[in-house]
Amino acid sequence: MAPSNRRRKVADRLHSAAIYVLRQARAADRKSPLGPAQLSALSVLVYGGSRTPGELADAEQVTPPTMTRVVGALRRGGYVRLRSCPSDARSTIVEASRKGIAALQKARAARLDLIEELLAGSSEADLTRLGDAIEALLA
Amino acid sequence: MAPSNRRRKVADRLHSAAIYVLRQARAADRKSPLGPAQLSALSVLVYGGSRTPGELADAEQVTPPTMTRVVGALRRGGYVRLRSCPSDARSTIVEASRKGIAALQKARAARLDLIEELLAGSSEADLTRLGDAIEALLA
DNA sequence: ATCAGTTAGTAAGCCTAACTAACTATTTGC
DNA sequence: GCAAATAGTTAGTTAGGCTTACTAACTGAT
Repeated sequence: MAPSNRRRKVADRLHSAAIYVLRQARAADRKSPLGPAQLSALSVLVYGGSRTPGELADAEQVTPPTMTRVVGALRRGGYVRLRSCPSDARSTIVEASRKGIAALQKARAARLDLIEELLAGSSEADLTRLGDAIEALLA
Repeated sequence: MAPSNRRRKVADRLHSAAIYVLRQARAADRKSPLGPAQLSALSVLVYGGSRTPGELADAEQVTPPTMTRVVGALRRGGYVRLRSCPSDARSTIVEASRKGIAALQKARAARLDLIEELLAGSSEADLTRLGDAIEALLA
């Protein structure tokens, strides 16, 4: 097979697999009080550290007004706090609260539990190969 | 490493990779006149064949009212047709039109183009390993 | 020192897409 | 033949996207 055809075929499988995995994972989110946009933004804060709404909007590939609302909802729920930015009075720093960290870890664990179920039929060799292949992809 | 820990770790990577891949793919959807819910439902019809709104709702893991609206939007856009169901007058059969098939193929190609870009840095060996690993997962 | 232009964030308004509750039409089972 | 179950729709709410338009604050050039 020509290289370009092979890449196309792998892209296709990757697409299907990603849909399959995230569909399974999203089922877990329905039990969380946080919506998907809120969970995703909170995840950036918890695993990537505090940052401004604008940086969060960039990370989430949404527009600033959308992030304003997401952050507003997280703040009203007590999942994040806002601090004023020392270097630029226009900005604020958004940081996850204890409650936010706990909620995120719980939701994340529920997602991974469901994804693990997808791996139930995989052998040790399959797991190794899959793990290594993904590592190469994300590197 | 204990087997359960390894599975957890692979689940985690799979989760991250799926988010990464679909975020990239969704960027392509912004150029389509169809929204993501419409594209996804249309994809089921095109690749999986015609079916009732209820079956479509099951396939998409949404409630029947949601699918009613998605199908309504697709019908108004000319992407699907409705036929009466011969065996049950309560039901209708939703089928993709030529226009729907063409729109879906175009959107899908745009997605795969973007995913292929993620594979640009992968060697032939990486591609083979990734393709095989995903095949094993989806099997 | 001021004033023009840029940047960060928010507000308002609109759209899609998800939900639940309640309704209609049809089928099925006793 | 009628009660119960089923398929789908309608109505209303909520979350989360967008664009447009605005204020506040910063930057840089007179």
